[in-house]
Amino acid sequence: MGDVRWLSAEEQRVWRNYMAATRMVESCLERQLQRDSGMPTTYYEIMVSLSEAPDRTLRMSQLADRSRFSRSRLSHAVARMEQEGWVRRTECPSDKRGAFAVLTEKGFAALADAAHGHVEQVRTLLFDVLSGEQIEQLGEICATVRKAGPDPYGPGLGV
Amino acid sequence: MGDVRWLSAEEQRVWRNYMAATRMVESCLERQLQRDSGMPTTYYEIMVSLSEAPDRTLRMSQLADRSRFSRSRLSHAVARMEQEGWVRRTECPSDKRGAFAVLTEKGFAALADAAHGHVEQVRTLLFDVLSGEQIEQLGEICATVRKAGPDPYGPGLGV
DNA sequence: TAAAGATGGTTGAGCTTTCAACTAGTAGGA
DNA sequence: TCCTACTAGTTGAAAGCTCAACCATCTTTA
Repeated sequence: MGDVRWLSAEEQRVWRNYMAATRMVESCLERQLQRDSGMPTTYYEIMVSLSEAPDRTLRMSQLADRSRFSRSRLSHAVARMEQEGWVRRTECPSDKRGAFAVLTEKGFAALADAAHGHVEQVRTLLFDVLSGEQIEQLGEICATVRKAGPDPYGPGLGV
Repeated sequence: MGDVRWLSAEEQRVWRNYMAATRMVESCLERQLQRDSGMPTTYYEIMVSLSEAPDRTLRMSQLADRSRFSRSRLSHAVARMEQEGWVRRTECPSDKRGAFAVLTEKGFAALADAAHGHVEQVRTLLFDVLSGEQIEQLGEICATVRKAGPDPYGPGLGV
């Protein structure tokens, strides 16, 4: 642990604003979704992934990769969502270890319903307050950070 | 129903990059800190706030405001940190409902030790991959988003 | 073809977070 | 004074996440 490259005053200012802003956005979204639709953002994102897949169906492992969740986390979440009737599991005929997760009609309806408030919140918190130029800059910055990061940044994320 | 302002394709692209990037940064930091120093980022931030306060001491409510945690969350966290010997609670003489949280020597040492790897990680994930211009842009963007957010988050206390 | 290893997915324990309820102390009147 | 309303902080239960261990199945290889 030799010489540490500490943050400059300016970097520190940026970093604290970054933390405050991203946490604020995240927690507002979480709160809104939980309050208005009774689901955590986790479940929302899982259902978004499923809704975009052919037949609204994905293998558990693919679903884990797309949503960037650990397999364990996904497994727990899907179990819970199954109780709500939003998702259903089916066996995979070609690989008997495998399992499909399928978005039910009820799940799709819950997602469609939740989407309204969620998107509105995203707009209110982010897109409405930034200029077009800033939005473009933010997209570029995030793409860069994302690409530079460790490839599968979580455990159990095969790809 | 029909009057939802959905995201444009371009906005959607930015949003997904934003989510992926911020999640990646957050989860990498969490993992690194937990692995190398045996503490969640939550505790790290609480200790940072305390370390910057006079006498390394703050009222619970002030500490909650600065770290933007709910009182409940802070209360649980401090209880846990007390077990580790990182923090100690003392009574407030002027208001008998109140409580002070004090960062112990052991806590300060743990924080100082953890800081090395943490800062290095922040650099690696964010500052090293962005240009000076981008860093400036990011700071501006985050400050804007932060200020525009709902009250308890907006005007940050921790600078 | 049998053993060894890799993969898909689940499970349970332990920890953190949230939410609502609760205790105890303070402040402002009438 | 007493009554009400408010604030500081804690608590317990329920839920989610992480980690490591685990079973079952598939694949490789000798």
